[in-house]
Amino acid sequence: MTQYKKFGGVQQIFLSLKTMARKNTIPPNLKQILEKGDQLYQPGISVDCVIFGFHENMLKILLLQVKYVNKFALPGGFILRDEPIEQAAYRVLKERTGVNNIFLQQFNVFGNPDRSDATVHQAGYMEHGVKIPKDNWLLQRFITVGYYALIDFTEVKFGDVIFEEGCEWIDINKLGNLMMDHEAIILNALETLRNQLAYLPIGRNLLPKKFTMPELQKLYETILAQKLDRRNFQRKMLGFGILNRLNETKKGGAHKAPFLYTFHDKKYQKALKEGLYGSW
Amino acid sequence: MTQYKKFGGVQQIFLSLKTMARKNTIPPNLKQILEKGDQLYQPGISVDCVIFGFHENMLKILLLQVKYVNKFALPGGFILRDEPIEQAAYRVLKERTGVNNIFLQQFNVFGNPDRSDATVHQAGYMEHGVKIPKDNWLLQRFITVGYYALIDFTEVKFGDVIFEEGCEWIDINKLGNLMMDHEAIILNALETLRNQLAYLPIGRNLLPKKFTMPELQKLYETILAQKLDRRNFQRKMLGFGILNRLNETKKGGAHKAPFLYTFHDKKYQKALKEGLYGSW
DNA sequence: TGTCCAATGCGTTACTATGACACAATATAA
DNA sequence: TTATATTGTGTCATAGTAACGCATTGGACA
Repeated sequence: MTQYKKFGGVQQIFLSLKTMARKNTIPPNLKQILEKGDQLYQPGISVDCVIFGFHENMLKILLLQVKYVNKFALPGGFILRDEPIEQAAYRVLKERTGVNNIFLQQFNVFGNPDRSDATVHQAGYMEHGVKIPKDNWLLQRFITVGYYALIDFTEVKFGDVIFEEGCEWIDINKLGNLMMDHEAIILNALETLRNQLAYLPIGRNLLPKKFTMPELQKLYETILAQKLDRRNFQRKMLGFGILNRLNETKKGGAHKAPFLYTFHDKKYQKALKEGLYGSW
Repeated sequence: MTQYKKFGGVQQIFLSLKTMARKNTIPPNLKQILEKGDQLYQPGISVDCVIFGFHENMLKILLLQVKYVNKFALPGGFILRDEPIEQAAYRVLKERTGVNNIFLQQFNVFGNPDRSDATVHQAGYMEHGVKIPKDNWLLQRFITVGYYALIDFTEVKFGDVIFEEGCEWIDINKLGNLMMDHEAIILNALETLRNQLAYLPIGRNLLPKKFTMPELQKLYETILAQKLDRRNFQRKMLGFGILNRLNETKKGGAHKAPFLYTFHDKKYQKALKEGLYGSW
C-alpha cells in the first residue's frame, strides 16, 4: 500500500487551531493549507467519515468538537492530488483512531451547492486574526464523499497523540449541534448501516474478538432500534454458520454465564462477499 | 425546479467533434470549454449516467459512440458551479433521452487517480489541430459520480435532435470497447441494480405504463440473468400489492392473451420509500 | 452454605413464505 | 376445426419465521 505524506485535512485545521490557540500564533500548517492547499489537494472535494463504535449498549460515533463555533464535526479531510479517495478515507481513520484495517464503506456523495459553509473556515482563521482571501480555494464549493466505518471500540486508544484534542464518542441518540450538513450525513450513514445489517455480517467489526450472543444481539437491537427475540436471534445467527462457539463462558455477570463466540474468519470473508442471503 | 444553462459536458464535446469534423473547424463550444470551463464548472468532478432500458427481452444501456477513438462512452457531463450534482445528472439525461422525471439513483463514486485519461481529450482536440495546454483543467484528474437511470425504452424518441449523433442502445451482454473505466462503472451499476431489484419495485421505470406479467418476468430474468418460475413469480409480484390488473388482455401474441397490468401509483410510491420487505 | 433469581441454552408449535409441479383455459396458426 | 404453445389458477411438501415453554446455571443474598 502506498504511503501518502501526511499533510492533514480540514479537521487537522481544527486540531491545529486548538493547539495554536494556546500559543496564540498562526500555525505554519494553516498558512500552508491556505496558500498551497490547492496544489497539494484535489480541489473542491473532501471525504467525511462516520465512524461507528459500540460501547455499553450504545451505538456511538466519533466526532470532533470544534470549539470556536461550538459545534461537532465529522472527521474528514482532503484528497491528495494522486491519492485514491478510499485511501484518503483510510488516512483519516488512521489519524483519528490509530487503527488500521478498518471496515470502510462508501455510501453517498453530498454535493449540494449550499452545503459548503465558508463561514466555518473563515471563523477558524479569524481566531488567529487571519482573513482568508475571497478567492481562496478553501472558500469555494466543496463536494464530500461519505464513508462509514465500523470499529471495535476497545481497540481505539484514547491515549494516542491524535486523540489529545477534540475527539469524542457521541451516542447516536444524543447528537448535539453539528456543522453544516453533517447531521444529514450521519443519518444517511445510519440508514445505510441498517440496510446492510440485513445481509452483511457486521458484528465482526464492531465487537471485540470474543463476544457473547447477548452482546451481539444488543448490537443488532441498538442499530435497528428494535427489540429482538433472544431465542430466534440466536438460531438465525448460528444458522449463518459464521460463528465459532468457544469452550469458554463469560463469567462475572450476575447470572448464568453465556458462551463466548468468535467469527469464523474464512466463512466470514465469504459472507462479506456474497451476502448472507443471496436468494434470487 | 431550477433551469440551468445548457453548456454541455464531456459528451457534448464528443458530439460537437463529430459535427465539426464535417466542417473541419474548431467549434467555439470546444474553445469555450477549454478556456472558460474551469470557471463555469466545478473542477475535477463529473457525473456519468448508466441509462438502462428494456427492449425485446434485452437489457440495454444508452452509450455514446466516440468515433475518433473508436470506443463507447457513458453519457456524462460536468457540474455547473452552483448546480446540485443530481441536477447535473438530470440535465444529462434530459439532453440524451428527451425524457424528464427519470428514475435516478446515485450508486458510487469513481476516483482513482489513474482513471483519468488525458489522452482522450487530447486526441479529440488534436482532430482539430488543437493541442490542449498541459496545465488546462481538462487534463487534470477527474472524479466522477455514477448515477444509474431506469427509463421506459418506448418513451425515448430517436428522432430528437439530441440523438442525431452517436447515441445507441447497446445490449448489456454485448458491450464493446469502452473508454477509460466506463466498463467497470457499468458493471458496478448492474450489480447495484440487481441488489435493489430484490426490494425496490423497479419494473415501473423500465416498462411501458401497461404491461403483461410475462413481460415483467422477462425483465426480472434478464436483469438477474436467471430463469424464474412463472407461477411463483406471479404469486410473489401480486403479493406485493402494487399491481393493478386491467380488464384488458394483450392480444396479438400467438397464444392465450395475457392480462395487462399497471402499477398502483400510491402503493408503488410507498413501496419505493419503504422497500418491499422491510423485515428487520 | 443454601436458597433465590434473572439470564442463558435448548426445544416446541403454529404460521407464512417459497420451490416444484399439475391441470384447465384460450388466442392464434395450420 | 384442430393443434399448440402460452397463460391463469391451484396444490403440496418444505424451509424459514414468530411466539413461547422449560430446564440450567452463576452470582447475590441471607
